[in-house]
Amino acid sequence: MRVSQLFGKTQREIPAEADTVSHQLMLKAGMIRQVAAGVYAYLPLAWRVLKNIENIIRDEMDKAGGQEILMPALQPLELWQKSGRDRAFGEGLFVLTDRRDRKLALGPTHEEVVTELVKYNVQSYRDLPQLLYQIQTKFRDEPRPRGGLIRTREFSMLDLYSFDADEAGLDLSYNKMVEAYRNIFERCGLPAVMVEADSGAIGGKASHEFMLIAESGENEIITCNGCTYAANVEKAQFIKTKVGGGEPLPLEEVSTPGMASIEQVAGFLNVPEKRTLKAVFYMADGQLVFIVIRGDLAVNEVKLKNALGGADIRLATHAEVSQAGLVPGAASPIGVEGIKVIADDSITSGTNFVAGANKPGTHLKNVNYPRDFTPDTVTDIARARAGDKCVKCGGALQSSNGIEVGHTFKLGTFLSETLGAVFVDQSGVSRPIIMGCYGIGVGRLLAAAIEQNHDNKGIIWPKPIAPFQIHLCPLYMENPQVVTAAEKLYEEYRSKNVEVLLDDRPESPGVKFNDADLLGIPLRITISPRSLEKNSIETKWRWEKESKLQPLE
RNA sequence: CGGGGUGUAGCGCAGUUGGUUUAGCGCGCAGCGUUUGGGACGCUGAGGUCGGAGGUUCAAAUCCUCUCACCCCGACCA
Repeated sequence: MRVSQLFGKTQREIPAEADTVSHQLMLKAGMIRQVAAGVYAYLPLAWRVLKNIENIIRDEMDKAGGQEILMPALQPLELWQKSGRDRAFGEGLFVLTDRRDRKLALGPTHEEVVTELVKYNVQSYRDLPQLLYQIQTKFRDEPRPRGGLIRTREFSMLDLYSFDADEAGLDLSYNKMVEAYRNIFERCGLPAVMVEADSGAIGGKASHEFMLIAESGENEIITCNGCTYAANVEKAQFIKTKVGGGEPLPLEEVSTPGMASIEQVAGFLNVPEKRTLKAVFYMADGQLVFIVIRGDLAVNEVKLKNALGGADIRLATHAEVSQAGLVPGAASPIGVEGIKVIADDSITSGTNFVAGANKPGTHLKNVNYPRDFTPDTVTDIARARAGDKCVKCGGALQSSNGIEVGHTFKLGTFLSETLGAVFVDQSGVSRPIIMGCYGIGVGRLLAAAIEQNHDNKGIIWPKPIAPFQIHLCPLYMENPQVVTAAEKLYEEYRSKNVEVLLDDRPESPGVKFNDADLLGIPLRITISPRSLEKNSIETKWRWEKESKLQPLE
């Protein structure tokens, strides 16, 4: 390709709206163009990279035994109502009405369609297992698209679905996919970290996310510096160290005038925060819920949501708390009636805690579980933080940001049961098919690749996904020898099917070098009168500082 | 949806207390010339329904009302 003809120009100034590095660089390099919020057009440079990524994905999916199919983006809403997931997706589902007044959804994912598909093509255990995949455009009406290609409303995704006869088969399929994903990210030059993930409202036994560590990542991930434990903070567990407290003593009321926060109360009574119990209030599907957690810990809303069976939750307002007859700032789990109480299991990590007395300016000492109060549920709803102890090895946990580029999920039989995708096993019994689903965001992967591979000059493409392998930079185009040499090299590489970009513009060296650095093609070859005198050209890898003189022929 | 912000040429911006404004500047774009090893310079030129609709006024980019789009911070996800 010749730069003079390449569709898409490099910009010197970038639109003010871009603040993510990958977004800025893609706009500057003329790779993408925004058409609407979270909707992008991909210009040749971006499209070439996307195709490279897709081909790596296809190759690995095929190697793992997957079969490629293509399902429609347009899906009857009925199908979503049948599975009940129209509610789970809610506003995120793009719904439209056709001329016959039928409702259709633009597919945000394809579990329903693929399950229907399998239902009519699988009857016997002999038809299993199956690994079906596609690379296809998904539509999700995200509440807030952001970060360029990091989070869009229309995006290309690899989605593979596994269908097995038993758990052992699912495990096998799952492991194949995990392996394939590892290969994909490695081949793309991206060190992805596999972390345990929350499996969400649908349930299921296991879920993992593949994360790229990046400042701009939207997810917090917790890793252990002593072992391989890694989890999304939504899921991350940690050891709740014992805080002691001795034999349970009788309850004692103490005056704590004006002390509302844990910090204030602990300071006032001169007890460590971890020896207090904190009350937090949430509204879950419109109902007030009383949360009790050790004072030094924070509530993990995802864990809480799961403990509440997937309810919609938000923090309750002071007014809502007062209305329920509780005293914000001094609320007590003791004697609460008619309100659901969920406690973090940290309440069992010690004795004689300080807690609210449900009287203004008053707290209680020596509060003990289960002597003084009995929550409806006691489970882990605490948020792991850097410095906490690892559940696997006791080592120190660390926190970092990650971009989620892949996600694997043991779905189980939820969908096959509701949609009636069953098979007959060896003993002639009808059973639901056991499913798994696996996704990789292709555009996001492209953006993440840039997030991880750039410098202040521009992109530094990993070779396997680079839009071109070689960038020819002839300097002083008015010199016919330069042009001849450049054209010759260009033709040579083309005849060998090497992807080569020729900067045939009559631009100054500075412009060409800067554009070359911006576009980030791995190998730059400079052709100039200076080096031609020595019958040589200059080569430079994008990630290296100095160029090398290389003899021609 | 809650909070904050922005819409003026392909991009970055100024102009916004109504009136020399024929709406400017820089980059980019076209032509000519001089240059050129890390985003050169001069001259000439093209490019705008000032997001949209309605209103106030002798006069609106500028004031009022409504509306649309986009960005950023929070709840969701590949």
